[in-house]
Amino acid sequence: MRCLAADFTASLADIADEAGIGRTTLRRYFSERNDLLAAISATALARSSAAIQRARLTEGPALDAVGRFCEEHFEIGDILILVLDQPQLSRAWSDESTKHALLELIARGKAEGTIEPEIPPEWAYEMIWTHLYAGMHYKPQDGTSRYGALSLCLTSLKRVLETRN
Amino acid sequence: MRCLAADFTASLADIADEAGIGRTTLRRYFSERNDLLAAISATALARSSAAIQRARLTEGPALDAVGRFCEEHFEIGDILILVLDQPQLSRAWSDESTKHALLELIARGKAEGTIEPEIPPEWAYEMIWTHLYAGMHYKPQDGTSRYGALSLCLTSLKRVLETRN
DNA sequence: CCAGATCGGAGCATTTATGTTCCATTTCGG
DNA sequence: CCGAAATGGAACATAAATGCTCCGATCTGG
Repeated sequence: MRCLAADFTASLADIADEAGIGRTTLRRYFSERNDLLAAISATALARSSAAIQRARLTEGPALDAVGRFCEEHFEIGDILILVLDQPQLSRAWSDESTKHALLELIARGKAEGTIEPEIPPEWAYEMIWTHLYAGMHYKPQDGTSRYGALSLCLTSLKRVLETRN
Repeated sequence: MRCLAADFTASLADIADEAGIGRTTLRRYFSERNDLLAAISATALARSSAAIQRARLTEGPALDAVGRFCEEHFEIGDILILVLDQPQLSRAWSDESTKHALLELIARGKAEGTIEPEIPPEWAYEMIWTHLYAGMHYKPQDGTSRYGALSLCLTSLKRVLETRN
């Protein structure tokens, strides 16, 4: 993941080196480059689906559910960043079910009155992923902990989504 | 740009086809792949610098200046998205002067009292780029105009940055 | 300690992108 | 309309990544 995230054109040899295994071993598990990429994509999707299950998006206040969505996805780590970065990988990720779950959540928040009614659902959806991505990507010089980044992410995201008072 | 944005591993032949020119002609202007990538990176950086000049970040209220920063960058278009997407391209873009200009702007906003004092400058910096990117990337099904995306981007960004009342 | 499984180095064939050259054709300015 | 410049198709050499096989070394569970 680290290697591909730094340079998606990295050769399989580079990837194997970075992983500390032999090119032969890498090939034993993924006979083609596409197999590796597909596996990455599939793994990321599976972990995201699991994260969404754990987040129980239909329960409790909508903004809290959005928070759980981010928290759970934060745990997934590097692989998620890689997939979100590469159109090639996230294209296969046209899992509309994820999108629908979030759009429903947004609609619920509006009904509750906790999410700004003016914000277009599609844009709110983008904002959730965008903030999640920014938070996961955030690595400032001084030692801000992973939790610190999550906290910043959630604070900003809530500002974007919440109803104006 | 379009071709590379869709698949950064696209071959020079693919790129030439997409551009409607011959591979020979492409090569005439960029003798190596790296020349092409470097040119893209340099062009994007130059346009960004020009955009920052036009935005006159040191003038007027800080949040307005942030707005101008986004507006001007919006005009740059696809090439900016491509560069922001590819670590390989934005790595050369370690133009710290841009970052400093924005960090100063953020500090000014805090001094003015228009930007939330609690927000870490580094995070505010990330939020600006993040929202800009999200806005430029935003292409929902229904015909939201380019201006609509910019407007959404600015609204959300201001919510993130502005002082809590 | 042994047998089976896993690992990974080395070498090789194939494919593919790339870099390069040449030349016929088209475009464009004067 | 002519000459210079630009274009792009074709062909080819080279380099590099990939796909593949073999075999000795290493690890692991019983």
